[in-house]
Amino acid sequence: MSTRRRAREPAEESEVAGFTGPATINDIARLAGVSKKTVSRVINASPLVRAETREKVAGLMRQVGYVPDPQARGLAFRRAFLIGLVYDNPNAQYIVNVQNGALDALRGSGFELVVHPCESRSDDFIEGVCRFVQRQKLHGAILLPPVSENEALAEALERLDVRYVRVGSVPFGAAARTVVSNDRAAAVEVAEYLVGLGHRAIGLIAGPHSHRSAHERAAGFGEVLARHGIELPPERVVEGGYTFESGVACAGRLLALASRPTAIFACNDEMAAGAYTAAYRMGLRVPEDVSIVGFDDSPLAARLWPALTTVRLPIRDMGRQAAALLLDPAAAAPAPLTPHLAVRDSCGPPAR
Amino acid sequence: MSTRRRAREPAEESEVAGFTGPATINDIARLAGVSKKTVSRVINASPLVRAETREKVAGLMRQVGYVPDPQARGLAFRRAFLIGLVYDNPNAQYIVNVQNGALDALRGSGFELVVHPCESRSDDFIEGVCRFVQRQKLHGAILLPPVSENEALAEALERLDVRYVRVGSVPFGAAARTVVSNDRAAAVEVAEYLVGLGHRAIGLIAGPHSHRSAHERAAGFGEVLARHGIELPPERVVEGGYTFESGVACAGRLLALASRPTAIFACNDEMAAGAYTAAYRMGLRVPEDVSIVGFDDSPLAARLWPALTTVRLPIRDMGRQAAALLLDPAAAAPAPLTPHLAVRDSCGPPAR
DNA sequence: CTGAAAGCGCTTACAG
DNA sequence: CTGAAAGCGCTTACAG
Repeated sequence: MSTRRRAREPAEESEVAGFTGPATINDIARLAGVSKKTVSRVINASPLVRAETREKVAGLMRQVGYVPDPQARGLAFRRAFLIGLVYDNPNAQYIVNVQNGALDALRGSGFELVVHPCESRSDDFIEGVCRFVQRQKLHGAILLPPVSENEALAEALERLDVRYVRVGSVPFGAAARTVVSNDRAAAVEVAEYLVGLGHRAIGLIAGPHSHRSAHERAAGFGEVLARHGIELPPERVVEGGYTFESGVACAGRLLALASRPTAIFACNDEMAAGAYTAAYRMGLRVPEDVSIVGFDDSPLAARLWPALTTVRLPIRDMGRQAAALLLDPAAAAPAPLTPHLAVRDSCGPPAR
Repeated sequence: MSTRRRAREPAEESEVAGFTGPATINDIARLAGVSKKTVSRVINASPLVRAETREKVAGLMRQVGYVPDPQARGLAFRRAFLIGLVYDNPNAQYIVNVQNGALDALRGSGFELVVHPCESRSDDFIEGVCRFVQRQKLHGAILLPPVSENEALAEALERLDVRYVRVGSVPFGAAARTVVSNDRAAAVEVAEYLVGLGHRAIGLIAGPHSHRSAHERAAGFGEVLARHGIELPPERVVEGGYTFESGVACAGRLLALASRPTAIFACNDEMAAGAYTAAYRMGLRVPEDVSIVGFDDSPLAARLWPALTTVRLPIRDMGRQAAALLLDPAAAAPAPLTPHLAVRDSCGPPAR
């Protein structure tokens, strides 16, 4: 072994004489005195290699700093070492959290993450996703809501025989291809909390009915109120679009009601922030005049004044689970994750 | 031509008899009655093809829905059709905006975007990035601040002969490899605005000195105050960490000063949000008691109450420029983008 | 348990 | 302007 000091650089350039540039399977084969096929077997952890041979080859690979070329492997395998992240979601923090979670699972696996935003309202978006997946010969795709809720897309991917995992608030299709957060249970927790504080006049800013999560959240919430015999009349339920602006508008309507609610559950943090603005514009204080709860625990939540009580969605965990499922389809479907309430400063007992 | 209806699926499966599955270069060559090399020339827009031949081949490719396999091309080219996005940045919106911008430029080019977060404080992060870039044979990498400011990384990539573009607030190294936003000019605008409102007692929450942007923003700001003969004594300048919490702490110190500033320039929105919280905790109103300006125009800014006046950074444009530069290194270096003030509701004239 | 041949879908280098 | 041969770095299918 050479004793000269090495610069702090990747050890791709072998110190073993005989070749320059990153080592290839041929270099390893020659060095080990075996065929490249045997090296290939070691790379792919085939059991059809004598232990002794395997160790010799593996040792050499380590020593030389050899890593198989993913591109060449992909070409031969007819499948790239790439995972696609397909989404149509305005919430940047959600995207980045999923990315980080997926990357957690991918680390060291040789797979990389390719991002693919799309327009699920556009007419040819399914075709676009299929083209992307097929052209890149993706190993699999992670579908985020609301794209994950699109049955037509799932069917199209099925036909193309590409692996995918759907992330959402309810299991759709095969459980093995789904990562679920139990939004309904979390909404139950929100309702129990508000009722426990003494609220009876409660307003709900629901999400857009095109999103499955909107149904889950509203359903869990309504369930509890009903159980407690608390009315949730139609005028106290308004549908927003998961956006800040819609939150301002919806809360404005709720707070202008003759029987003004003492608490509002906004089905995501964006709309909750809008509710703050609507309240402040009317000269109302949070939480003295109106308690507000959000959903997501986006970074926004902790930065509002007063800090927003909300539901913490384990988004990074979901990203991790999704990627893990793609790497090992044989793995058991993960149990649904239940998000929980993060109590901060936006709720109090009703004034009346 | 067949007249049967086609399902709304990508036209990868050719209707021309003779082969199944996505068409390959060989199929096109056979169909066109030319060699695969000629098809290759058409793919790569080589001038060494007779116009007639080119049109025949190109027409066939279109008709069949042929798209060259990026993996195979990559292997032969010894360079993947992938652009890496390397970052170490907690601001999700920043990342997603850059991603979207880069994707804008990449659309239709056949290149895809691979994300690679890293820990620039970690000891072996340069090695990690080099390994990533080299292993994937990336066509190029986009470096975001603060990673982009790391000279050692730039040198390492240089040695490996990989293309990269550095995104930042000041041009470092070769201009052709840099996408710059003129943060200094924007900070000048902020200062002029506050001075114009009549403020004289002004506080500055600077960014961490490890970030180049922190210097630029503070410098541009200080410059204007000096020009107007307005003092910026040391106690009115505090260094934050670009985080919400540091903003709370720094603003708390500024607002506790005997000669309390009537305006605060927080060098990013996160810290500005922290300044709101610090003010509110002390019972101060924004902007009546203290005006606050941020920087970035993150989604947070418009969601705070009152809506934050801040500097709108053209992040998506920068992502687009960076990717475009990577696709066409011959292109002229883009002119620095100057961000501008987005005036909202967080500033007013000083009370005194 | 191991290997020689052929192939994945494209390009380079060399001829003509 | 066009093509036959060899090769990119790996794997599959087939032998032994």
